[in-house]
Amino acid sequence: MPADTSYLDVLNTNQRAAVIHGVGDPVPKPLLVIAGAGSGKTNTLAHRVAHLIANGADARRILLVTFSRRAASEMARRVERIAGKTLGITSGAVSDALTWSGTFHGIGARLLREHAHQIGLDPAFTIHDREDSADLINLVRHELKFSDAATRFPTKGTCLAIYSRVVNAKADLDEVLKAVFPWCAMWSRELRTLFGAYVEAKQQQNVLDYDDLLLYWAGMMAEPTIARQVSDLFDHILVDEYQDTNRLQASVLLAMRPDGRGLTVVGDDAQSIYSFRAATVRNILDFPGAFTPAADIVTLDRNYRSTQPILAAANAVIEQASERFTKNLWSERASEAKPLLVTVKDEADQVGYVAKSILAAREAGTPLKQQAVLFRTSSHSGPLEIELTRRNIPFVKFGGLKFLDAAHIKDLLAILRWVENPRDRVAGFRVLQLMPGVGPGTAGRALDAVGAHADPVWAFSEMPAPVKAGQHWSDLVALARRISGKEVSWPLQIAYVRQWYEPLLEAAYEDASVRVADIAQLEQIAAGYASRERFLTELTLDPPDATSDRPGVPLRDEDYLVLSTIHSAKGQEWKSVHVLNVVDGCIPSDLGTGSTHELEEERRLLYVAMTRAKDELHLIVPQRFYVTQQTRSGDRHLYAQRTRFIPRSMTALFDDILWPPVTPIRDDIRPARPAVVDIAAKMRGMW
DNA sequence: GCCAATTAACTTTTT
DNA sequence: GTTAATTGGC
Repeated sequence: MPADTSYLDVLNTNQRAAVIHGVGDPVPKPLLVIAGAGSGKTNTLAHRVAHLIANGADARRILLVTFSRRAASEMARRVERIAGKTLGITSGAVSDALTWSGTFHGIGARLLREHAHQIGLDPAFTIHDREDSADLINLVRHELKFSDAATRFPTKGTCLAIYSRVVNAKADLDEVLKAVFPWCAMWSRELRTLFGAYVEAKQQQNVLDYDDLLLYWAGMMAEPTIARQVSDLFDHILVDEYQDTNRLQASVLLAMRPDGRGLTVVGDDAQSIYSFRAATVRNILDFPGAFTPAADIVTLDRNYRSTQPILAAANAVIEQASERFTKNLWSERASEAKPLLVTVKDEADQVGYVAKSILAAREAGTPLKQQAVLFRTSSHSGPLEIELTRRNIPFVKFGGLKFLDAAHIKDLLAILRWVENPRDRVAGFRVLQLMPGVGPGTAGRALDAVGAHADPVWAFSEMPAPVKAGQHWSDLVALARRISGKEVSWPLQIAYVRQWYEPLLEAAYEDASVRVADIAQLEQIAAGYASRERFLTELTLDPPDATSDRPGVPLRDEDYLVLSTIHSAKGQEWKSVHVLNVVDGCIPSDLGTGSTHELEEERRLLYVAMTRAKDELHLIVPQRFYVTQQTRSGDRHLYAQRTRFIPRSMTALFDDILWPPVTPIRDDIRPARPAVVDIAAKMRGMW
């Protein structure tokens, strides 16, 4: 024990127990920390890491698995601060040494890259994001002739979802089909064939998809000699957000530490919101018993974040859950103010209320950065974004559409990826077809030629260029030759790519100038990475999540409002939180009411949203909202009801208000006047 | 074989 | 409002 452990004084009894558990023991027992929302989880975990280091652990031999890179860097920052206080280490030293921190996928990618030769993998593999994977499955699907019109075979996205589910849940295809995709059950045989061909295609092209990063890692751990090498890299393994891991991830983790030595996992089953990604709370429940002797359990149930009334309301929501394992949270933060249940007429009023309320809070001294607007579905923030722009209120949006999803950005990345890995067919297919006169046929033949030769660029240069592609084709050959070698240094390579791509971009899009600006921005981002490989890998695994192609993006140090999907709000907190569309059909989403299982997850989603608030919570209930769905009558308004998760019996926990305060809703309630004449019927009668 | 235009169908949440 | 499949013209 170091002489000065005063940094532990800021912790409560349970937090301290979690921090010091097993530290200094020759064989530290596994530990499960059940950490409720706002219970100081990150802080506790950071203290544990710092405490380990203070007691002689080597930071380079600590594996820290977090949910996102943002969580990882936040952790590193705090460890730095705490360790700095105790050990007097110069700034940056600890977090620089904490190199093994990141997501399961990120860690997997790194381990695979480093051990590629041992498992027969080419270390130059490229990683497909979901879209790329779907495109590849689509190619295979067509090759197998499953896409004939009459058959209505599942779309590429559905195929990939099924595949991914099977892999991540470690389940049998037929079970998954029956339980999750019953409408595809008739295609069981074809899907099995498709997935076999898909796996083969990936291997031929030297690409891995997200799931492969876990799957190959698991495969690596099944080989005793490599497994030992990999396990021996670490003395301590800490996993955050354990409730959102799936069976595949759990199996990897257990393979890393079969005896649980030096293993700590942290999670909260009430906040499990990723079962659509095959996450299962069973991982948490079964964790203690997976070891002999069983893991110790520490529970953090004191909430430091929210006021008592907010917590009471959130507790009431989660109490209705059909099964739960963690206790209710308690808080000493007294307050008179109950959370607000705000009924508004429609979406326009919802937007009006939010804008007004946010500005009022800012006037009262809460900066925009301390406020957030949360919603179930990314598109729900559309009208609000327009209004905020109109009123000049700066904001940043998390979740939903990514900067990288824009076609021109994907084009540019495809070029880089194809140069990195000429066997990557999805990338090559995309790049070739950018040129006029090159369609699927020509592109396919070119890729066959490139894939068959040891020197891909040479094979490419030997191809006869289609007449219409003209100069572009030979320029592309020259570009590939130039940047595939070492002579052009990394960020500069993008400039050459740009030179080739920009004329095509200007020909293809009306708004080319905006897109050119985006590419310049991508070039800026690229400068921050050491190499092309690092850039491509990290961008696929951890895409920048704020949409930044909007004019007037706030700078990092400016004040701005946060808009976020509830999923992306995980782990964060704000003084004031607004939740949009707290109505049936949004929360729960009407897509999520199929099974009780899905419904329970929607309930937890509302719980997560509510527990993000420290002082003020506004749940907005529009009585009418707009849905865009392809019905015969086209888009229409729906009359919505307050979410079923807040029944009448619970309203005492909220302040129920109407907005605008003058009640203009009478007109809406009164039935419409009967039509004087039904012209539509007359028109129909003509025929 | 390519491409433009028309039609039909789909639209959660994310590593 | 977007994208995937189809058709007809070159």
